[in-house]
Amino acid sequence: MSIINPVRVRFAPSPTGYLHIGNARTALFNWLFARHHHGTFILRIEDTDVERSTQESDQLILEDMKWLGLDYDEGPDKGGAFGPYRQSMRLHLYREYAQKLVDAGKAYPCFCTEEELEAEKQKLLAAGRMPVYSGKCRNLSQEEVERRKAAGIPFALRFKVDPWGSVGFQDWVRGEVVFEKQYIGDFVILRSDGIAPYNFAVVIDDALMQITHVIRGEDHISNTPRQLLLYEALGFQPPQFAHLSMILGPDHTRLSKRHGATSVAQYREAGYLPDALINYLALLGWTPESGQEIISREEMIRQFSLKRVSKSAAVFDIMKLNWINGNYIRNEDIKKLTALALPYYQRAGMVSNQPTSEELSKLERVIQVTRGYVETLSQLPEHAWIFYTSRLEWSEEAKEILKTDSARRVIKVLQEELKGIEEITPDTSKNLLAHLKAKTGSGGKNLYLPIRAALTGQTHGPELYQLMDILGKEECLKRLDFALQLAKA
RNA sequence: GGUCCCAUCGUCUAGCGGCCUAGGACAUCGGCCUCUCACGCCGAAAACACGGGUUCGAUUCCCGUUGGGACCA
Repeated sequence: MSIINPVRVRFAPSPTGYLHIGNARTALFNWLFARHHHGTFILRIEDTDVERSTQESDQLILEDMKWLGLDYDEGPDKGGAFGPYRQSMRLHLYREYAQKLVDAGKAYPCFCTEEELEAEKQKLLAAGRMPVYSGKCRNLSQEEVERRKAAGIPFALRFKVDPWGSVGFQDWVRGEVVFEKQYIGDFVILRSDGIAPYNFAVVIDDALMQITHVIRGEDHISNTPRQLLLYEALGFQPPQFAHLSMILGPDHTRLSKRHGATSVAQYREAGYLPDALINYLALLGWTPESGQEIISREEMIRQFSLKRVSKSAAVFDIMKLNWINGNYIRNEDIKKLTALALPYYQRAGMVSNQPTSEELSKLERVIQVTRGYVETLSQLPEHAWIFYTSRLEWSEEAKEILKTDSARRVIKVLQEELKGIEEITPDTSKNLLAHLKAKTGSGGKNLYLPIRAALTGQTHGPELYQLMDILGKEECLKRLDFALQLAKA
């Protein structure tokens, strides 16, 4: 198979809730494919299910797409030459094309009631057969049809599928896939309420929007033969298909709410960086030829190929996502990271809602020295309190350390030295610490641990010279003073 | 139940008949670095579901079994 040019692909979510992580991956693969081939990426909202579709969800999806950085070239809030991009605004098109099929003798009205159909289905299911429509209304005479219509009996429109032969297609990730037509049966293309079912609406939309490649979840694979039949009946050129495997939870069932966070919004809340989430999602079912695990968008686009997409379902592994996210946190540009992390500090009350430039520059340094400890942005403030609190929490270990004479001497000498310098900078504090060794006669553990304990009340934490630099001269002296008092008691 | 899809370390995967004593990554365990924690670095343990073929030779191709998943206006 070769790529049709120019490539036009779409992501078509239903606005029935938040953007699911699985859908996000589908969107990502479409986006990568489009960008790799310099094609067009389209967002289409499939909101024909009036019962479950909501405007809020519609909005949420647009926001999530934006946050993920999956920019589309055509879409509901973007416009384009093939709109409208919400199915609810395209209902007339479905009716028009359904009627065309009726006129061509390829579809017919069906008056069967839901109860009748359900009973029929249960009977077949009980007999261990595929629940295929019997075709009861297929051979109704013209007179009978007219009579029933005149009587006001509601009817759906069904597409004729002859039971012989098979429909197959070349799937980009699965290879050849074939379905027997006898198991398909005449299916509905327009319901009695005038709504087009999924299978019909997608075909009309994809055909009219000139979609060249349909990249979607594996759950749609059994819909594909019906759609192919429709393309043929309508005289449209069918697109090529690629069915992505499912994302599973740890128990190997489809990823759902009971497995924990499943929406993009939840991951955003929890402090994952969009780049990290994208990176992880890409690796879930695709491997770059280079084998890189941490890979930039540009590099992903450059290397993306449907041929390297995995056929088998993948278990969502939060541990690996965490590792990737931690990686991005450690390597992200500090200015950008600070902006991204700011809300978490504000919520923790460490930074004001209208931060001053001093606050921001301090925060930047705080993040710089603590980013190595965390895997998500939300964990960041937990490591920052020693820089913001006015009353340290002392661990027993730290108290213990200050009880020795040598420790107290170290603190006193440090105090004297500190008073002698103008202000603390990374350089001065580094120098100061170096000189301390000669001045106190202590070194290593006996030198640094007491200082750490005195300044933070803890035995673990970031590099001392950075610590002192961020705290500043006044705060350091205050804390040393307090530590000495504590040591005496 | 029927149809369709899938099957390599716990997890994500590389592998497209000999390069495989099966490679990488996460997680796990051990060590190094270091005032400490974290980061980082080094190392260890860990898999081709099973049974038949095809072939000089199968993780790789075919069939079956088993297991898992998806779909069933």
